[in-house]
Amino acid sequence: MKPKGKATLDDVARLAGVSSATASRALSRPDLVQQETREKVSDAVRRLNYVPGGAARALASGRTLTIGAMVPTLDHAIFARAIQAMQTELAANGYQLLVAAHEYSPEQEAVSVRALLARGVDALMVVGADHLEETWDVLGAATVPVILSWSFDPRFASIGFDNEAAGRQVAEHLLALGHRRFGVISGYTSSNDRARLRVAGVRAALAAVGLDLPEKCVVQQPFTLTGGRAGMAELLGHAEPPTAIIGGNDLLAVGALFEAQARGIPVPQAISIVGIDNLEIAAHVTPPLTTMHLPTAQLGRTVAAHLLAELKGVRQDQWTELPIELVVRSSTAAPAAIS
Amino acid sequence: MKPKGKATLDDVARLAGVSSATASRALSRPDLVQQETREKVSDAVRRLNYVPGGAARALASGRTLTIGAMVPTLDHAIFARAIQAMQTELAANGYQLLVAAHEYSPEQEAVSVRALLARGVDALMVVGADHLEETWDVLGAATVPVILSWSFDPRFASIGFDNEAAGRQVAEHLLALGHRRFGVISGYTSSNDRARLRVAGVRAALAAVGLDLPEKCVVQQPFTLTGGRAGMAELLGHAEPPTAIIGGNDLLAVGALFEAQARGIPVPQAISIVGIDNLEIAAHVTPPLTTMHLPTAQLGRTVAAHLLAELKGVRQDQWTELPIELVVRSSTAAPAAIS
DNA sequence: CAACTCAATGTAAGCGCTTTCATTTGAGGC
DNA sequence: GCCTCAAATGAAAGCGCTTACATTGAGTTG
Repeated sequence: MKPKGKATLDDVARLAGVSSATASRALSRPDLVQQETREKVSDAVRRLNYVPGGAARALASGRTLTIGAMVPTLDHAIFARAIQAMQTELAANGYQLLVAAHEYSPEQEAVSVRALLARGVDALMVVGADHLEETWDVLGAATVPVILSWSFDPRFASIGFDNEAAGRQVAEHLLALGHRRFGVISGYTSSNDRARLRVAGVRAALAAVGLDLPEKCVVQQPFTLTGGRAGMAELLGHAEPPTAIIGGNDLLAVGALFEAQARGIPVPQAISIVGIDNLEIAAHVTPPLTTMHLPTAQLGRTVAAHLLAELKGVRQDQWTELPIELVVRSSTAAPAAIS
Repeated sequence: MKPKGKATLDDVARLAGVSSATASRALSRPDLVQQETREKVSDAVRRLNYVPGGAARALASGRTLTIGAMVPTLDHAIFARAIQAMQTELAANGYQLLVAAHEYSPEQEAVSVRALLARGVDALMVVGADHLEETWDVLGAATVPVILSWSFDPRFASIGFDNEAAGRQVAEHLLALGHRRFGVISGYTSSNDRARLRVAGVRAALAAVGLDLPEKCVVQQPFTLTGGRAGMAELLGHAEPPTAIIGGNDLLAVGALFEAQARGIPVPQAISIVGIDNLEIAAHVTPPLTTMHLPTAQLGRTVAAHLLAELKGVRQDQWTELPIELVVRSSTAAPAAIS
């Protein structure tokens, strides 16, 4: 029943009374094989509990049916969701996902990208456009399609969001409401062009109306609720505290909101808060959070579709920008007249 | 510079002036090769931009340096965190993670487990103990180590939590506070033994003091804030609404909390709410949520360590239960006297 | 100095599939 | 009835590595 080592294609072929070539075809290109033969083979497969060996298959065919994804971490809803969507789309097309996370370490990223490529992937996605020279080199030398996500870079096909616009739009919303004193709680911006661009967007919007955003009004914190609270605490400590807080993402913004509430500061009456991402929680906190909606699941699906098409030989766009949109809820309002 | 096709080990060997065997050893078992030779080889590797081919390596060595993980979804903090921890641990040991998500479809799981095995993994983790017969068969026939996580099953090594105890303990906490009317907002329990066991734990605790938990007091909802709100809304609609709500996980519990607040029902004065998981948000909502702490990151690390050790030939425990702990915060209190 | 060790390297046999090319066979077409 | 052609199958050559085994030569030893 369980013949020591795993059954091989040859075993199947023997049992089915055909050549291994035919057995192979019966499995991968059934259309080339007569119905009767096909049945004999699948019968043998079942009897032997045969599972094809991916390694041999990959070696012989040059395809691994595996796609690599290099992300900062899975421990953020935003990436987890995108990867989840990507995985689903890929699985539906017979591909598997090989994931690696670098936890915001550029060096680790270089190592992992190499590992992904070495392990054999038919295509590779990386997040963002901040990478070590070394990483760019490895990506450039890759013989498989490579795609950048979340950000853009002319060197590779990119599918992402306009992070700068995200920052700009939330700032403009706040400006329109009459705010003039801003505080930004950003994630760490080193090796994170998304975070940097969002802050830049805010700066640009302020500059457009002649406002400056002093360095001390931009605090960097880990991408967590706790980070958001800490950032808020710091900004509130300023001599002239801001009337509007921009969170680099929803987690930071919600953290800021919680901190304000813990201090009895009414939002949005005393202070307005906006986020970026539109996580589920943004809609449910009190007051509901004004934020930028980024279609992250769609990003994952689009990346998968792009790669799948590319692997089929269909050349794809080099630059795909996904639409983002301001969602105005109740965490923003005009600043109190007293200020 | 870029010689048409990818460089192979033979190219490297030729350029380094050694045999391919030596080149191979220089890369995988450097200790077997003279320093000087080693340098010649790594020099050639650099010059050719050589990246070893995983497929050939896997085929020849029988190892893929890849570990598979089959999870319900990555789109829940709980799984994302565990997978993230696992990935980090594996990467540190030269392994990559091949993930598949079945989105709570048993059929999809069977397909994906097969795919993972076929793609070639050196070990495999699956979540939970609810699987199709077919899936159990495939797992049983696997020639690589298989481990169950989150739950336990005698058929395989398991690392998990006592989900029944989780439900029991939150219920006991509530009972001790004096509650007698309970409502449970569970996730879908079909194909989800974790969810089922938690509810069973609640039932057991109530039964121990002679209390019954009517079917209508257990509502099933998707694992989201929205689900929690909907579940809460339903329970509050009962003629004699519960004084204590048990969320199958923190998302559901927080959703319930938000719904209560939206209706102006004071928590915990009018109604107590508990969750299970101890997500970051549990500590930050107002009032902070009483919940069971489950060490999910530790779960991921432990699974990785177990598999890694097993692959090294070190036999591991068949049953590892990770400790869980009740974290009492402020969302629970004695029921109002009026009830 | 013959006999023996041991470290470093080379030789070559696969690993289990896919795929090209050749062969066989049966079905028309004339 | 013979020839052509297409469909189905088989034979065999790898794919690019790893690794058991063989070889070499320098260092030890008695």
